[in-house]
Amino acid sequence: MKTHLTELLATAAKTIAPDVANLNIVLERPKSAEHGDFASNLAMVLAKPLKQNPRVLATQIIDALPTSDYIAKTEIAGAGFINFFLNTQSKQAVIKDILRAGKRYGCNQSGHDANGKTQKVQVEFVSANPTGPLHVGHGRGAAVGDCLARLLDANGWDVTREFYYNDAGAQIDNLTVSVLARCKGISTEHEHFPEDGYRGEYINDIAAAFLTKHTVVADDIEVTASGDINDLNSIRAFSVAYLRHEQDLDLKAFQIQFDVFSLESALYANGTVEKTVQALIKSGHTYEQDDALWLKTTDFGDDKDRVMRKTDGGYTYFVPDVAYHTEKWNRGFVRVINEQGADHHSTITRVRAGLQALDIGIPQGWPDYVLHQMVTVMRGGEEVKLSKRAGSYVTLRDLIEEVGCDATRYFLAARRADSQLVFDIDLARSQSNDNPVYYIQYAHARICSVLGQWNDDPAKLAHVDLTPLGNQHETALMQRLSEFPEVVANAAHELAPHIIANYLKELASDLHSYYNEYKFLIDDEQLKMARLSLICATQQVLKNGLDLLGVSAPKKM
RNA sequence: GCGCUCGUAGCUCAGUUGGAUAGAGUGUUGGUUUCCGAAGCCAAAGGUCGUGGGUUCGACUCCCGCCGAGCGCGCCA
Repeated sequence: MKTHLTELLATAAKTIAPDVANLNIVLERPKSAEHGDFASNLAMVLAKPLKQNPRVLATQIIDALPTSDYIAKTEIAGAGFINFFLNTQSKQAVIKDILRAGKRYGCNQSGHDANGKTQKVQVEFVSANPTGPLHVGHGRGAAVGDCLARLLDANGWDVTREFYYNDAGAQIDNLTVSVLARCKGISTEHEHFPEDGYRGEYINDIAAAFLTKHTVVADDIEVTASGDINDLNSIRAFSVAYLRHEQDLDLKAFQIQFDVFSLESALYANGTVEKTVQALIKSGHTYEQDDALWLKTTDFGDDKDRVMRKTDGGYTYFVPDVAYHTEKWNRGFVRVINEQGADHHSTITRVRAGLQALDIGIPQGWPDYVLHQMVTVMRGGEEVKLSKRAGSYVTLRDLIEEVGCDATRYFLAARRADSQLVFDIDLARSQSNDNPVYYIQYAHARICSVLGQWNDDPAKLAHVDLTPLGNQHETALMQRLSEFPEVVANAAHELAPHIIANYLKELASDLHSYYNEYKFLIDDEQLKMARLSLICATQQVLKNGLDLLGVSAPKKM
């Protein structure tokens, strides 16, 4: 419908102003129903180049509009807006569209290339180091990242969900000595406990499991502890595997699945890191100074150059990151989206600089980043500090157990990623009935209940006469339903899952208002079927939207 | 000090490439069920969109200064 109206306006513009090129025709959905179903500011945009009064121009544009079966009337309003009012028949058409498309309603193919083939996109998210269980911040990344993946899938992309483990750095050494200390029975307060060691309770659990020679399985690896506290390699391998297993359980509880787990250690083992370093040296963007190797990231917009190889011979963390992204590119991802905490934002410039220095055809600004701000957790009116090292720790699994998976996912995905989020555990638990996610699910359950009582074949609803629909609530609901495809496209374009959450709240509100105002199971057979058809379509869109958030759509609550 | 993100109702937050009277939820107040689910609906009240300039037909939105919050600024990850 939107493209149809745009074409009409383009035709009119060509008649009125043949000399104005590159005209960007904007159609918006007015906030108020008085202003029609669509509005355009075309006359105001043309006013300047044509040096004419916008309202006069609006009249000329309307006169030049080709006739259309979908438009009931057009009006000029305000400073020169052209408002379009659709006839009821074209508004009703959305119901049949939805019932025909089913769970595909709202999807599009913007992820396809010029030849209509799907393109590969990777969403990397969570990517927590295996040094502790996942906490609320990881949960935000998990909720947002998974929704992004679902959105891109709905927009026609071939999506790979990927989790990257930093299992080869100083933090792993730290984990190893922390577990070792616990194996020796050194308490976290004792002066011989590693100064920056991990002090969480879970370190104790790992130590105990190590000493009793447990076996853990995580992803594709299986490790049996040697139980020998002089065997640092065994402690390291066992600790990492143990925590990877714990994180797997966290993700499972959050109902998130990954397609690929990548390991930093593998990039060293298979020579990718070394190959990348050699390629960077060859590129001419490196130099030796103070016994270290530097990358001239200032050539690519950084504010100072960065060390690649330290004086002790080891590489700094962004070197394997560059190697990893080179590998992503070589795997054919024309698009990569990294979802991570905003505290890592300084890596963006360095990784992109490294990729540009390699000069292997990677476009500037690749990969994309979505950064989420900190999550502050409140309990009992006080902030809970999320320090792995201090040991006071709100884990994602605790949160899911208290609040529920659906509500946790909704809460963490329903806000703009780049604004700070306050997660009040007491509020989420004590007032869980006021949680917006239940409001949306309730709308879905209500429809299920009505259709259940109707107790007939829903397939009949796809071909009923819709002409009886037209009251204020029905019109608003139909309009909202017709917006869904635009919302899905926009949310993907903006990489902003919260747009879906907000839309669903409004759709649920429309449904609840309608539900309270009118009855559906009535004697008037024609009207009844039309209304059931409308709420059946609403049920479908609620379900599709909740699916995009990874939230369930229960039939009963 | 420099960089990034942000500042909208008492609180938590939306606000679609600059558009018409800035919206929800929650909280407060008052209504609403012989009727498909009241986890609902309806209404009232609540605002100098941090602040001061600028750009233009028009600014919560774009630009600059200032104030305030978070994060980053390491040969840690």
